[in-house]
Amino acid sequence: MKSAHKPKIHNNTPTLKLIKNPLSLSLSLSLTSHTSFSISASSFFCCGNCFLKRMGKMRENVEEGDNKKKKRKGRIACCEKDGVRRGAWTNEEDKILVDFISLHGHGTWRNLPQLAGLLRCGKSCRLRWNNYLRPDIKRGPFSPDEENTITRLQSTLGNKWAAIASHLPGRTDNDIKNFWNSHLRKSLAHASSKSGGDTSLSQPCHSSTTTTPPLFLQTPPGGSTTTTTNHPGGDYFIRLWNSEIGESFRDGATVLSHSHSPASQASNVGLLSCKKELGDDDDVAACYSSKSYEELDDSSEAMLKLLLDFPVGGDDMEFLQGPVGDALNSSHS
DNA sequence: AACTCTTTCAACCGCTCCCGT
DNA sequence: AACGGGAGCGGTTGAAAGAGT
Repeated sequence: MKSAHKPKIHNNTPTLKLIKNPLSLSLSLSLTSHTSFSISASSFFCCGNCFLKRMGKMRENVEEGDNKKKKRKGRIACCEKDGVRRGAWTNEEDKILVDFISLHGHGTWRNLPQLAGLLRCGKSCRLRWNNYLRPDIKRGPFSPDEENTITRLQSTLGNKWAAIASHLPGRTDNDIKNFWNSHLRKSLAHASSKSGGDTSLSQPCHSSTTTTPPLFLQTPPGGSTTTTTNHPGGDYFIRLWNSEIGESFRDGATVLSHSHSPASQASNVGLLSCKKELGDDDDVAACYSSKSYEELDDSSEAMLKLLLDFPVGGDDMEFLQGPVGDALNSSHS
């Protein structure tokens, strides 16, 4: 029985707010007077390179699909072994785990099930303990303060649930992730359907077949932009990238590439992840300079082609050669 | 009351990171 | 430096319960 509090959102008239400044771009979604969420552009893709890398990864996953499952070799996953229980934990199992850890600590999770006499894999035990049985876990609904903290941290850190959880004592990354996903999905789906669009949020990139008009943006005094969404269906990455939001983001990335102030460094969270991923200064420069992607055909069909043509496993920077690379060089020099 | 739809969240999967050898 | 194994993380799934009709 799940007795957890299930908040309902009534009379929600969601608004999307584009908050632009020279160093960052975020998308704030307001549901009610006290419920709002914001997404930084960097939480989707920190730059053009990462965007395309993500697209390439998605294509890879689509292509491999079932073959990957069939091809699996090597060690059997711990949870797939015979005699290992899966699914919901019983009270007896919980008690065994709690008793064992209180007496001995968890030690090596892999060995714990045998030592404790549980027919579970170590991974399952760790998850059960960390997400549910730990004595310091805080249960119940999220307070407005916690909501604000999550919103703020998510906008700067992206989906780093563990990092966000470290700022919220007693809350687990899983709880925060679930909270965020359920609310955000609801919000975006509602915003999309309200504007006559597709409510699917998990469609693969290549399923988008419509041309994409930009999100309609009005600019009130003060630099913020408030609007309801006005976009048809399709993939959110593509839509965002093609929209004025994406354009603003790309402009923002260009500004960042020429800014060396402490303030700009502090706001470069998303770009840091890019640097980490690429691990090379030149590549980071490429990462910063995404403006050249504006040359791409502004249609989902072009995006589909890009997705299908994107190299996987080879030199990820190949596509920067030619006109794109030229644009990069000129903007970087 | 019975059925369907919606929502939540515990649990699993697959991947990456880190550390020891 | 290369490799293997364990731990941790983020994305996703699906069961269960509530809400709506």
